[in-house]
Amino acid sequence: MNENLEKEEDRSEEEHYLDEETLFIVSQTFKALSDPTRIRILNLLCSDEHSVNDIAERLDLNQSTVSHQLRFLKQLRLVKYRREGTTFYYSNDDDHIINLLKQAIDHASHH
Amino acid sequence: MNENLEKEEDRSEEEHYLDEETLFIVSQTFKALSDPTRIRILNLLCSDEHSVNDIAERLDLNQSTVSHQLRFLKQLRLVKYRREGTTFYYSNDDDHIINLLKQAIDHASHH
DNA sequence: ATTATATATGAGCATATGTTCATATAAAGG
DNA sequence: CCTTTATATGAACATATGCTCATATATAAT
Repeated sequence: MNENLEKEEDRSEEEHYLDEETLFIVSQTFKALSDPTRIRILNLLCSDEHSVNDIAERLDLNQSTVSHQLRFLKQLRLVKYRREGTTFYYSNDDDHIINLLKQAIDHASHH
Repeated sequence: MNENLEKEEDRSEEEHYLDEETLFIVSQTFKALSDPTRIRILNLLCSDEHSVNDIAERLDLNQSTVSHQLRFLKQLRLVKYRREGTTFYYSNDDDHIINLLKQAIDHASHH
């Protein structure tokens, strides 16, 4: 039996082995939720869709900052947008992850 | 009516206003869950308590790296430890947050 | 006391992250 | 066309993050 095989076995014996891809997705997802600006944006989008400028004004953020963060969230499919002329209305696109955020907010606000 | 009061009102009219402290706790919590090394440690601790060296060996990490990350997790009360001589047995200490992690892993592994 | 074992800690370093500034793109109105 | 409005993008910068190395601490064993 060669060493690589042994290593494979060792890893599969870990109680709940996490493969690299799952690990990457999980870490990326939580990374998205780990920044105050992104949390505020996602929280705002819980109520309704909002345009980029509207988000920027309501949260007192730079238009550029909002746009950059929305691109980040879009790439992870946490938000989507609908276009109307030159205006882009963004909204949440992953109920499951938004639910995680709501749970954490609930948990945190009770302390 | 002065401007500060108006601003206060504006903020409270946001559908679900997040106060600074809640925002900070939520972001810190998700930051803890956003690093692959910490995810692997917490995942390992789901099954049982483990010593620092045991964690390091099982996950193929530096003892120093594990110790640093455990301190980080400890400070957020996500893990606790039990001492036996020179050995420290670490285990998870926040079921709710561990539950969030499990949900995310479940969500991620289905894709 | 000396040595071995287990863990913690701090400095240093490379990389990642988030914001801002300036500018680009693109649709709409005149 | 030219201008206005809304958004996107890239470079630059400051700060945060995570790892490693060396070393400190603390208990146990001989």
